[in-house]
Amino acid sequence: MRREAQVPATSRPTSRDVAHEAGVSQSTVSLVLGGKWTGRVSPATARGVREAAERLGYRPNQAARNLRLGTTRTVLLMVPTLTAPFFGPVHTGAVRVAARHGFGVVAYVWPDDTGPADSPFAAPHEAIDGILASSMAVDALARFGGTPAVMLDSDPAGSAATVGFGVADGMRAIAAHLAELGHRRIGHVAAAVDQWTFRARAQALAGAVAGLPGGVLSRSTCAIGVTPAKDAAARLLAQPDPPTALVCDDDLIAAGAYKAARALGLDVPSDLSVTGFDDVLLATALEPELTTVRLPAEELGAQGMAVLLELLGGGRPARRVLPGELVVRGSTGPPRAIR
Amino acid sequence: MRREAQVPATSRPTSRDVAHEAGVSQSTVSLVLGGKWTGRVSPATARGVREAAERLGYRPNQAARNLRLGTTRTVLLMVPTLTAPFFGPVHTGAVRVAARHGFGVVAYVWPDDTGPADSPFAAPHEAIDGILASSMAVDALARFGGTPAVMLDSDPAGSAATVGFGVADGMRAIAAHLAELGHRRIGHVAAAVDQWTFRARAQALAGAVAGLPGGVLSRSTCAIGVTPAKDAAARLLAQPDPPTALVCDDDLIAAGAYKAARALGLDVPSDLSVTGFDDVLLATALEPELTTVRLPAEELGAQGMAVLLELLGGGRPARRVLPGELVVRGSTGPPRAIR
DNA sequence: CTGAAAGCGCTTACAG
DNA sequence: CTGAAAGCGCTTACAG
Repeated sequence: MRREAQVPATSRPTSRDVAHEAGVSQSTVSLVLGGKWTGRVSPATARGVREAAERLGYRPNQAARNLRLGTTRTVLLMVPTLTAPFFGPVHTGAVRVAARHGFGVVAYVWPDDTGPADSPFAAPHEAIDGILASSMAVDALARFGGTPAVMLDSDPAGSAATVGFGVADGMRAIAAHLAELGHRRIGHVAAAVDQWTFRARAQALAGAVAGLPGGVLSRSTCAIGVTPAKDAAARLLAQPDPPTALVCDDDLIAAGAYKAARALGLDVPSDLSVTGFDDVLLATALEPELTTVRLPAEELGAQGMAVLLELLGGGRPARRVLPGELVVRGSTGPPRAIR
Repeated sequence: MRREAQVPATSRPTSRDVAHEAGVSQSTVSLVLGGKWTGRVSPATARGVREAAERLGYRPNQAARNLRLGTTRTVLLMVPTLTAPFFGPVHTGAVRVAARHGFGVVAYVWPDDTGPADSPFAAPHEAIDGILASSMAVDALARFGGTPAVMLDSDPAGSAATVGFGVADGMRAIAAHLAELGHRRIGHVAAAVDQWTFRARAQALAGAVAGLPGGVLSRSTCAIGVTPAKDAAARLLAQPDPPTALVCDDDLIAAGAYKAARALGLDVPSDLSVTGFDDVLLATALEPELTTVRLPAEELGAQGMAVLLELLGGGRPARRVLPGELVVRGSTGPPRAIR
């Protein structure tokens, strides 16, 4: 009978230890600490239990709780990458709200390039209560079956709960800002990424320029990175009648546009205006500082988690949209012609 | 007797279902799927079990496994922030290795500013097997008691397992590069962060400049951010005999140094050389591109996790050091005087 | 080679 | 108001 040697000695107190310390039964401890005691346990007993738990430094065993309840109190945050500056804050916001409700967050980079697991007890999505999916295609969630999910910055057309950004409004604000400065020939350096958020940006910009008397829109696409963006911007600037302003799908692409301008000896903003999108840290590190649309990334994570918790609680949360804000800095000015 | 209504119907097959499907006992299923069957279960039976599991789409219940084994297969990754560009890749590397061994990674931002939890079943560090702590003080681990931990880019003097960067060598490489270009008056724009990695950088630079005939080192400190760094750099450049090169503790600080130079009408690199540290994405977004030391962040996360897994397996892993690599780009050149 | 059984630490219907 | 007991789904010593 060496049963006790089977399980590594964790020395952590259990609810049974607390019960012994408080002189009550284990079920009473569970009731009290679970907050379901009112009307069922006397206040004096409840206090005694709490004091005993405190003395022993008792913390419930999550695994046991999860097993019993059939839940995990864990949420999967699916992001296309954690390396891009945008998604760190999303994670931070999600964790902040989750922690407040006793939930943990596991970040999962999608598409998955971590390769197959050695063990059959692998992927974190085997043991989660819900999914927070950022900038993902709706159908990518199919393989997760009926797991409650909230889509972030994604197509609101589907049936899934969503928290979005006002990307179309943001893009229109940029267009209006440039139009007011006098720009008519606009170049769109677009992300070659098949996501709703970028399609929405392109569509909003196209609509705005189409509504502008004399407005001309040209477009070039690239991967989200400085060098590809530089090339795409250079292609637009090499046209016979080049744009006087480059609207970029995100701040990183704008950094590439700066480089293209410099390579051609063009000054930003006197020869060329450039705008970004997102307002990540990079935007103020660049010279001149970048005119862009600020998207509240941390708030997206926080509200997304709040909506997911509502969903898990049986609610039917309404769609939320977080507005983007135009931040005018030094990278935009009147075009050379009307200066 | 409505027992079955107690637990939410997950409809997931259990090992008992697999046993029924395969016509064997539940313990046999566990043995086979746990990989401990050789010599105890006939190959034919084992195959039958595996086929049944496949047919049913069986995945073991982690909570039950954790409860039984007293482990969680979860590792906590503690980082000072996920918002800075450096730590995303560390997380990515850690997840890559962890997933391969059936471990999950929960990122935990330290110091903790998420506030207290509403529920007593809160902080993720109540249910983890090990800790990966990046750029942290050794004593911050104290509250986690005996939990196995690996320190990343931290003081190797302690007793904890560590995976480090060759930060001192990296700093010496920068100093040598600048010395060779002809610089003698060096300004150090140092991070005002009490971490071993920055102390090591400062010490290495001081040593290198001290060994340089005619070498003069001045230093100014700042928070890690563009604006504070700009101010700190400006202070150094306002000295009567200003440095001809600014050595910055990381790339973000270097971005601030660029701004200070521009505000004074100084060209980088013809009037002032600037160097960074880390080689994050920002380094090539800047103009001119930044001479810096590349630290393999993703590899730090990956090797850190490998060491932690070794530790959890009962090993006594040796300290590992990942070398930094000097990357010479456009921000360094000979000082004006000897041009 | 295979199965019956104990037990990990909880939550909660049920009986007093 | 309180306790004894079942059971969540596993792993593993033990008995055949």
